[in-house]
Order: sequence, then structure tokens, then C-alpha cells
Amino acid sequence: MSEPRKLEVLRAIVEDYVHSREPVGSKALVERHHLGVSSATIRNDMAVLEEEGLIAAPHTSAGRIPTDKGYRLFVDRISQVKPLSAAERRAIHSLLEGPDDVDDILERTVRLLSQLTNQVAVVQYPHSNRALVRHVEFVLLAPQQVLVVLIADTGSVGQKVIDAGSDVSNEALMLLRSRFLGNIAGTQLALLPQVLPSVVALCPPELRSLAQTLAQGLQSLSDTSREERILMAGTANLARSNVDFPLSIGPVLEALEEQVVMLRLLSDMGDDPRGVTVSIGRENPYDGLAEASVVATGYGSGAKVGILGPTRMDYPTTMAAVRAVARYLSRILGG
Amino acid sequence: MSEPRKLEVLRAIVEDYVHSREPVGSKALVERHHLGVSSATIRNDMAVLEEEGLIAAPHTSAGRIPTDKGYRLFVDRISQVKPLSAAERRAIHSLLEGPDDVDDILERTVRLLSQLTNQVAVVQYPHSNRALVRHVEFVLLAPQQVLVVLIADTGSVGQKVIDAGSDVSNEALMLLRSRFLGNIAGTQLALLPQVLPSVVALCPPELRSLAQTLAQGLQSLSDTSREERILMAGTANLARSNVDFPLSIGPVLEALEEQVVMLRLLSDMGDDPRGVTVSIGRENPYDGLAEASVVATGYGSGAKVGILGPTRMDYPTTMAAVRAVARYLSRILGG
DNA sequence: TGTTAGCACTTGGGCATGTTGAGTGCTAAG
DNA sequence: CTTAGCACTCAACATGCCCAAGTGCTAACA
Repeated sequence: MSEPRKLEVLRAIVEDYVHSREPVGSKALVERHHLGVSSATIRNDMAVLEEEGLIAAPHTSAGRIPTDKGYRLFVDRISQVKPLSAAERRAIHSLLEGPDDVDDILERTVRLLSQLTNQVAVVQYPHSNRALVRHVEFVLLAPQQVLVVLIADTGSVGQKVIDAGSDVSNEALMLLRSRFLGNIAGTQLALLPQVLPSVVALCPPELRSLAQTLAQGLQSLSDTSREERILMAGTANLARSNVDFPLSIGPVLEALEEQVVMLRLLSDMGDDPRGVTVSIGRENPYDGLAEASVVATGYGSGAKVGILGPTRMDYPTTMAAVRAVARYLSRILGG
Repeated sequence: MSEPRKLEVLRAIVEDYVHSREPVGSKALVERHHLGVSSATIRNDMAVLEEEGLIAAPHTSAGRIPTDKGYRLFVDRISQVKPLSAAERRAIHSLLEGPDDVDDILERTVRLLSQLTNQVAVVQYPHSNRALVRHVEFVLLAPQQVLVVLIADTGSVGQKVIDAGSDVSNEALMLLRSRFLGNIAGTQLALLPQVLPSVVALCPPELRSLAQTLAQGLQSLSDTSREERILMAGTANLARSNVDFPLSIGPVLEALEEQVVMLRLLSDMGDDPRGVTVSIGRENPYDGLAEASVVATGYGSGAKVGILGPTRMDYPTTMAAVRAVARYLSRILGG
């Protein structure tokens, strides 16, 4: 059997199966795709593909369906990214309009992506390492509780309540605020860990310990507050795409709800800067996603966007949508 | 037939059905509950209940299941709130610990409530009308874009990007900031609509229009930013509770994703200050929730907490959990 | 050596049929 | 008003049958 035709057969199986959701047999294959050979030949090829673990038969007299490994080969070597339709391009373009909030943009992005792909869309808050400190505010909520607010020039706002351990006076807070502000305004968020200790050292000894606590708060805001959050949309698509097809959606919903799991998942996916990364079925580290695939890519300075859906999905189109959305996102947020 | 027994029969049907998920027949009823009469008598009672539209039979020779109307009567007149278990009380109590963020508290609350009830839990951000303005910040993001930040003394932070319409100088922003801050610091958020216009009037004429725009931004932050958001958890429970039982979860997920729908739903539910409100099946304004019930109540100064689940749910326990959680929430957030 | 036609074989799905058991409604008697 | 008894209904299950789709294999063929 010829190697190229074997791949062609695999490709046809994947495409038909994704489309029809039914095991595909040799005869149907030669009818739908004009491979120049008979069904018997296809059968031989299919036997080989099965031996190699690329496809499998649910039962003896049924057609074949792709395995995880089959999808992997399809994604890596066979499929070509499908260009987006004009309407889709337009929809993405319209994201450019409206000079809104980062939050707003992300929210619209994630909705758009879920509609484009008919899957669950996920986006991680952008990394803002290059952002500069714009403003710092300390607000006394209770005698021992201080709200720390860090505003970056990108428009992102981080906030956190910290426990001072002992009573705090408003005057002390004001003093420290101006100290901090004077010394770190304009500093890159990423540099805060290096700069903050020296600021603390400049504070009057009796406020040293409070300053230390506040500095810790600021630092944690700088590296974790935003990038560790995700936004998602389109969970209802899970139910729709599985009418008839029992991918048990319970575990998937659980995974989606655990931000930690999703963050882990996204960051574990390689960071190929120009292609999208695909994680198929059992390749996923989380058991609940054994029947799901994740298609994701980075945008801006390293955060991730992507979608999650059943392994049986239209990879070429999905990958195209994810890539396109990521590009526009980078452009808008000034990667 | 005696009126009290009729109600007792309805109660038994509801309880058995919620427990077993299967239509319940006359014979099983007399066995499980020691009503002092025979199954034939029960049959007569059931016929009456069916005539009144309180129960229905899926098909001729099956048992009966409660209708929406039946659940309504059950909730209104029959059921008694079940006391929580010691473990449950303890779990709620532990919410009191950790003097954290409002966001943190809400997030933990919603998780707890979903675990307690095995349903989807929803909480609306607290109303902060009584909160005072603590700080105002304007940040220039682009020549025509200003980030407006409003910090309240409760620790809540609102942010919004607004479009100035023309180029803005940093000096102008600084000036306006101190003007606004000087005049509205300490003001109740709820009073901003009345106070802001006079502040705008105090500004130099050439900055009047910019001031107006900023004031609008502040105002929208004061009334909408937070209370118009909801947090939820436990969507995976939807899938679990419907194994075997096809409540089509697609529409429900859609509703949950539309914050607008959920907000509307919650605020449409009466605000009985000490009881919980229940909306059953088709009583819900949203079609997708025709097979779902919402159990909710207010907390603090009027925001809502609640759960959403299949109409076939354990109302007494659920209502108890919602009520208890709302009480603690009020206490923590200083209703 | 690769391709093809033909054929026996497997098996899930659809269908018609029969059986069972839970549950009802009704009637007549207590 | 309650109860026992009984005829009736109907979903759920089981059984048997056939069909179509699909496979694997073998032998002939280019």
C-alpha cells in the first residue's frame, strides 16, 4: 500500500467521522471521496491503520473511528488550516472597535470565540509584566485590615485585603502610601520584587513591619492577581454537541470550574509562538478531560487563549479560529 | 376524603418522588408511610389531587409525579424547614474565619452553598449603597482614553475605561482628580448622582466637558459596577443530578451564562426579608428554566443568594441551607 | 507487488411478538 | 367514607428474526 494514500484514508476517516459522528466504513469512504481505488483496497489500508493504532472499530461489523493517536497524526501532518470565512473575519475585526476595558475586551473575545467554534472558549488574563506602576492606594477597612490597590498604566487594577496583625493608624497608612508611591511609580511591575525591599528599608523603623506587610501585598498583586484568572464562555455548547453522543459532561464542567486545573492545563501546553497547540483526549493531564481536546495558543506576552471540546471536533477550522482570535487579541492589547 | 390526609398524601408523594426519582404509586405509598388507610383509599385521594392539577401521571399505568402546582403547594403549606446538620453548621461557621476580600468571601460562599445543596449556587455582589467614596483615580491610558477607578471604604473597587472624545492632558486629569476627590471623598456612593453635577460645575470651563464625562463614568461605577455581577459555582451538579433524568441542561447552561438573565431572575423574585423565595418550573420567566426551580433570598442590603436546580429537588433542606448561608453572609458583610 | 472481485462471516439495529408487573379506575359491599 | 376485588392499561423487558453494513480472507489479475 502506498504511504500517501494511507494518510489520505486517515484524513478522509477523520473528516467524515467529525462530520457525521458515525463510524465510517470502507464503502462509504470510496463513494464520498474520489480516491481512485476500490473499497477492498481501502479495507486493506484500514487494517494497517488499525494495526498502527490510528483508528479503531467499536465492534466487529462497524466502521472505524479515529483514536487519539489518529487525531494527533491528523493534526500534526495532514490537516491544513482552513481559512476563515469573510463573516468570521468581520466578526473578529469588530472586536477592534470600542476602546474599552481589558475586561470588556476579554469578555467579548471569549464569547466570540465560543460562537465561532461552537465550543467552550477560555482566555487567560494577559500577562502584564511590562506594565508600569501607575498608582498605589491603601484603604483602611477595619483597625487591622488594609485594602491594597495597585493600578497599572495598562488599565489593569489589582486589589487585595491584607491583615496587618496589629492596629493601623490612618496617618501611618498615608505616610506609607506616599513613600511607596514616590518610589515605585513608573516602575515595571515585574521589577517590584527587587525594588520593594529598598522602599521598605527607607521607612521609619516603627512602621517597618507594616511596610513589609504592605510590600508583600503589592508584590503578590504584581505577579498573581490577574494572570492567574481565566474567563470562559460557551459552556452550553458542551450540552449541545453531545446530544446523541454521551461525552459525560460532568467531569468536564468540574474541570472548567476549577480555575487551577484550567490554568495548569493551559500553561502546560507548549508555547509555540506562531502555531496553536493541541492536546487530544488522554494526552490531557486531567482525567476528566479524557474525551476532550484543548486547542490553545499564546497571545500578547504569553497568556493563553483557547477552546475545549470533544476530541471529535473540526480541528482545522477550530485551529484557524483560535489563531485568528489570538492574533487580534495581541494586536489590540499591544503584545 | 379528609382534607388533612389529602395534603399528607401530596407530601408523601413529593418526598418519595424527590428521593427515588420515580413515579410513585398508591401501594408503595401506604407501605413507606404509615398512613392508616389502604391503597384503595389513597387511590381515591390521588384521583382528587390529579383533578386539582397537583399531581400527574406520565402514562396510564404509572405512578404519579408532582406538578409545578403540586410543588408550589408543598413548599407553601406543607413542608417544614429542615434543620441543618451539625457538620453543615460548622462548614458555614468556618466562613466567618479569614478576614478576607469581599470577592474571596463570596467565592467561598458560593462554593459552600453548591456543595451543601448539590445544586448550582449563585450569589449577587452585595449592594454597597451605604459605602463611602474612599478614593478616586484617573489614569491616562491613551491620548483619548481614561481609566476611572472608584474605591469604596468597604474595599470594593470599581474600574472602567472611558473615551474622552478628544485628547486629554495629564495635567488636566490631575487637576480634575483632586477636584473630584476633594468634593466627594466620604460621600455615600448612593448620593453621587446628586453630588457630582455640582462638582462638575466647579471645574474650570475649558475642562467642563471632560469633567462631565468623568462624572458619568464615576456614576455608572457607583450604581452598576458591582451589584450587577453574579458569581456561581457547582454547574457540574447539573450533569450529575440529571444522570438518568433528561432535564435538558443546554438551555439551563445558557441561562446561567447570561448574567443579565440571572440578574433579572433574582431581582424578580420577591424580597421577603426573612423567608426564602422559591420559583418553580414554569413560574420562571425564562423558558430555558421551565424544568428548573430557583430558591433564593436576600442578604445584606438587598442583594440575592440562591441556588438553581431541577424542580424535583429537596426543597426543605435546600431552603434551610440557602437561608442559613444568607444569614451568615449578612452577618459577615455587616448587613 | 499491489489491486480487485467475490464471498463467507459477524453483529448491531430494527421490528414484530409475547410476557410480566405495577398501577389505575370502578363497582359493590362493609 | 373506606375497603376488597377485579378487569384493564401500558411501559419495560425479553425473545426471536431478519437485514444491512461492514469486515477479513482468498484467489485471480495487471
